Amino acid sequence: MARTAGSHSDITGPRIRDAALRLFAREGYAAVSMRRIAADVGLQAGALYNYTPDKQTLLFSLMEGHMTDLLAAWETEDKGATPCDRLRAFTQFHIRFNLDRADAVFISYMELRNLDPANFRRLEELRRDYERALETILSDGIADGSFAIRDPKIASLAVIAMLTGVNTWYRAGGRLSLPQVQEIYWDMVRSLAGA
Amino acid sequence: MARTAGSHSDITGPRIRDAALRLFAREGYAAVSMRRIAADVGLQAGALYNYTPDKQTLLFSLMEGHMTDLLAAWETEDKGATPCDRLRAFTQFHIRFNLDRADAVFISYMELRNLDPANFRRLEELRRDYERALETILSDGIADGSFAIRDPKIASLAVIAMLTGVNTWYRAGGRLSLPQVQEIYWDMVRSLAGA
DNA sequence: GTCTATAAGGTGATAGAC
DNA sequence: GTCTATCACCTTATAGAC
Repeated sequence: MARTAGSHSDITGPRIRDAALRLFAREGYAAVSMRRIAADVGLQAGALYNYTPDKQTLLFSLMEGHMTDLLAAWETEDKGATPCDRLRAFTQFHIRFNLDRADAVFISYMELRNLDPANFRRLEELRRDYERALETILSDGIADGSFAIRDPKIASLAVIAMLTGVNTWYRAGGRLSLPQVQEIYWDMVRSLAGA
Repeated sequence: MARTAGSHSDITGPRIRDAALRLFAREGYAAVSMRRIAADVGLQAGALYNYTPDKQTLLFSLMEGHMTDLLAAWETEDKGATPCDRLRAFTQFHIRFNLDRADAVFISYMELRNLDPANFRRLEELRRDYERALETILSDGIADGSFAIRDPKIASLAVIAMLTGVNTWYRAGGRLSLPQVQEIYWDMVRSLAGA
């Protein structure tokens, strides 16, 4: 495909981000060079620096973008009337949203150690916001008697770990469809919450 | 501490492995150089090659060693009479064993993508053996009526993901002691299994 | 906005002295 | 068994031509 010099600035940026996301997820931040990302997009390495000040900022912006997307999406979908409805919505939302962005999910907790300290703190903040969203649902359900949970903070971490684990094995076209997986996990989460 | 040339061959090997384990866990396989590992042990880089043929083999042997230790340890501890007893033992074993070897656990699923294809397959095999150990307990419990689980294969993956998640937040001296954490998770696993 | 060329330094692994 | 020295190559990032 022909490329006219200087005419694609608005699509080159996203193409660089897409390539970086895929390569970082597949091989790891430290193992992927700027030359490799550039080659994937059809550029020379130097051209990348028109779009990011450095490699670290590219990584961080991918991770931060994923987490803010996640938080915004859940805020939009959190519409249940009862704690039980909301927990069900959270379970199904988390599975679907994370499967749709497997590369970003993978990076967002595999590459934490490659972040500068300030960037790391920012990402931990966003992660905790998300955990707190679930914890609040669980606490509300304990308060109104719909859940039997001993420690809602630990339970929120346990549920998120369990749900995120789907990404490690689920493949479209496998034994179970996405709705079946969502249903099986909702069964388990409901039991775990004593609902 | 003084080091006499040629007199410590039997302790240098383990020291190299310890340093590599810690550095790989903290900064990632790709980000850690052989020079850095050598410096941590007080050697020059070339000396490492008396103990490993290459960097890849060093990584793999750390990961394989961890998984075979895990399988052997569970085989020794799997002594419960009923599925419910065995599930409780598994829950508490997994939490304790993994917390005791946080670096090895971290590496063993963060660095999978840095393994050669043959090494990757070998490690997946070991991981599946462990998952199957739990799945068998769950299936036995379904068969004798002590558990109410829809899909024992999925449930085994969910439980392992949930339990391994403890490693991401638990710190000795924090709000909860290890026995408290084990008790809280056993509560959740028991509910999830419908026991 | 992209290119080529380059700076300054790090990489895994090996050879041969001791 | 460890050292020093080295090979061949890769790394991030920048400068300046176009």
